[in-house]
Amino acid sequence: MSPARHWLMKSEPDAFSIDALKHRKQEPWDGVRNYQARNYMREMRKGDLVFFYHSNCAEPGIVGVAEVAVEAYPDPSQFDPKSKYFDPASSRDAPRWSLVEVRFKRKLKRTITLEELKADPALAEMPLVRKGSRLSVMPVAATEWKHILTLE
DNA sequence: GCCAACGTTGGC
DNA sequence: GCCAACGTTGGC
Repeated sequence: MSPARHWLMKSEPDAFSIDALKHRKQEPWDGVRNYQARNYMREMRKGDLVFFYHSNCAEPGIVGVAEVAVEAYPDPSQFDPKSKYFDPASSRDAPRWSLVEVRFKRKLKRTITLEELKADPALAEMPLVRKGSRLSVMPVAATEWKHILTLE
């Protein structure tokens, strides 16, 4: 069994915010349609910790902590013609897209902003802060995880 | 709202 | 297999 890993997942607060996760407690992370992000989700193990990141909003940054509650399984929305995430190229025999379910842990005391994360030399290797990176699910090194929490 | 950067698609 | 066109992401 591999050791627990840490992750970061982006969400647009207008679509699904940390408060929405707090309210719903646990949620299937559907709609990921990028292979690299999907592959990372497939590596996630129950109990792994996740930074919840707000993207495409006034103050982008890390806003909370969640944990992996259910490991990867096929994302049902890919089979639903009425869903905006419908993928006609996917089939139930060979599902293309996966999701994990995440459970709310806590909100951070404050938003750790993208601006701060970018300015921090200890975090320069994170895909998050690299120019042009649009990856919405990424691993976070244990040292980065700890360092980010000291910023709270 | 703009637009740079990126990933995917499809013609050839 | 190349690459132009297109759609999307996400900071600003």
